[in-house]
Amino acid sequence: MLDRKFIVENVDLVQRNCVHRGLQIDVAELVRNEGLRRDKLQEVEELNRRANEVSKSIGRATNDTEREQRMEEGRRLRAAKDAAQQGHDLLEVAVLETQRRIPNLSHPDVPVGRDDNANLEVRRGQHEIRSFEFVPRDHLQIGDHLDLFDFEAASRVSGHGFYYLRNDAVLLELALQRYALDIAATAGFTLTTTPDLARNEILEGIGFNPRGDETQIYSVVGTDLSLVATAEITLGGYLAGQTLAVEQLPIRLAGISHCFRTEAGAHGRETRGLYRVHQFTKVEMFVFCEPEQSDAMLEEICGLQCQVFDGLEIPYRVVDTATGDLGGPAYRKYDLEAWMPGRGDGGTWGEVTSTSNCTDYQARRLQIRFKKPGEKGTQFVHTLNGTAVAISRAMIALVENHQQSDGSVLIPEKLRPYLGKDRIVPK
RNA sequence: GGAGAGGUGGCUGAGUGGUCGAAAGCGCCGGUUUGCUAAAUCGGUGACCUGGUAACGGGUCCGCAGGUUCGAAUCCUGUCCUCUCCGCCA
Repeated sequence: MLDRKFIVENVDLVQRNCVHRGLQIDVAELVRNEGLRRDKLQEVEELNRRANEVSKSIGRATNDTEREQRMEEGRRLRAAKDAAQQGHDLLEVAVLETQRRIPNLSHPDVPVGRDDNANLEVRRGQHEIRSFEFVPRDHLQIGDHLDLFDFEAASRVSGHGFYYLRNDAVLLELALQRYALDIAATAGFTLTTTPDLARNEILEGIGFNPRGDETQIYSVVGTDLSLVATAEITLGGYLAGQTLAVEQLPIRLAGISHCFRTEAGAHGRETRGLYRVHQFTKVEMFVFCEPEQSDAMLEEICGLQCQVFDGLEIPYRVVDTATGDLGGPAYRKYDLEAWMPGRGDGGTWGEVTSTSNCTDYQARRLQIRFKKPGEKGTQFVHTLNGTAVAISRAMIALVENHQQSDGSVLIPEKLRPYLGKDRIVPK
């Protein structure tokens, strides 16, 4: 959520940003309503002040007649206040509804464009796209050969979009987690596991909408809990409502969670295999920092993501996400797209990680502030999130890039200590 | 799941209808004093919103949301959370 005062003072800027993001929002209307709301608030506060005055005088009243008169006066003022308050609240609801829909500002360097076609490639990983001396298989064929996945059983048990991992895929999942955790820990991240369910208010604070037809979120009936779509939710929520001392910042958290996504409306496109599934495991990085630190922090997180995939010897490119493809809370977002030789027609890039600087957009809703000694008041922290490793997609990239002509998968050196073997072969 | 207790400022903790945004202590900031460490002493010290160039005002906040009342930290209802005991359980 953007600061309301900021919106009022920067109508054109905010309106232009909405347009760049492909959103139809009437910022001017919000500003008009906010003006009316403020006037109304003044009225409410003035009535309140007078009513408080009267109430206090009742305690000091010397006789019954005077007391009765004052009480009547008090009743009248409170009624007037309630009426004004009601008017105010209607305006508040209207303003807030629009305010919530306004996306974060965009970093000046973010490419302007309607969708991911406008994304800008900013760099490549250390490893070149491999040319195969045979026709590379996709991860499903590799999985068949090596007995790594079972989608059929999963569809009987849970339906489309689920999977069983089997044999070395199980060990690979754990190895990838451990590998990514070590990189995060070395970079100063505190390791956590997080709940896989969270309160809806936390989801909303992070910028997810648990309700509605297009929701990506599974909710638990009869509770106000939802299954998390990412540990970003639980890591960001970790400090909800807290006021931190500036010396505590930056706070770096890395968390393992399962991620649950309904993928509503995503059927029919790129849904084969592990690429788009309803559940996967992810190691996520999250940072709370001072505003001046967040630009550099985004680069730091992106650097770690590169380290993860360079270490896995997987070719990738980094793209600076265009305005129309940015999520609401993000001010700037880098995606790592790994080369997936078995995907599409002869291989394509597929998104494997994402990192966003959300500036104070999430912190404002989650009420996460910090205080500087000697300074009056508080400021909102900046929050950033980034994938360390999303297991299912990393696994696709790994087996497809490292497949051998004999059908085995060669494990990159850095991952071997974690997996305990250097090659996956048929049983 | 059953029974009980409780949620107050950075912390501990008092406050059961009016002058309470809230005692006291700790912590923190500043002054004084004793040549240092430290102690004593005095003063200051919450957040959010809002009016005002400012000085300085106003409003809200005692887990959260409602209700009663002229007036609620205090009474009522709901809800969330914490603790204790019992039961069940990986």
